[in-house]
Amino acid sequence: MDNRIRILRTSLKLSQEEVAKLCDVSRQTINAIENNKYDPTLHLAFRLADILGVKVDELFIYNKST
Amino acid sequence: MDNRIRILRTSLKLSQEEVAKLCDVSRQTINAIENNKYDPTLHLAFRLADILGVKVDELFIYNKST
DNA sequence: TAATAATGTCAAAAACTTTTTACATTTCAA
DNA sequence: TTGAAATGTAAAAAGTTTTTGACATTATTA
Repeated sequence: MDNRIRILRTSLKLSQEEVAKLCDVSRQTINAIENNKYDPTLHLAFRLADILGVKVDELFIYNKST
Repeated sequence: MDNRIRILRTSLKLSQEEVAKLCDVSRQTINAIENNKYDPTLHLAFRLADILGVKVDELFIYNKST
């Protein structure tokens, strides 16, 4: 599962820490998800998409095979 | 987080068990998510949406407040 | 009605996500 | 080039999702 967090986040000039606060999760969580270390819960995915101004389906790129 | 799993699933004439098999999770997991017992992981949300023929953003209704 | 399929639910364990604390490395502006 | 901010990473603990097995209830259909 790929994602477009970094590109959207940086184009909004937000740090991982700022996004973390807006999502009410830790900075490490944002870092891990951005770097594809594990899948977030759906709830967090929605919060992230909301903050980054896109739909969940636009933020995460699902790969049917994995 | 509300969802439209049941209505889509039944309109496809699929049982919870059949959907579970297609998603490669247990029947109890499908039942719990359908009945809003807890949020799925994003990966499962994508598998479900895919099987039910909709986008994640169409399958789950995010409520900014919760 | 009786049998069968489908759904709801529970508890314990397994698996996974997230937090916390801490430190290393990279980036960027002064 | 130095200092500060941002990012990467790790390990243990906490929290949440998912599995498994089991049984009860509700729906469906013969």
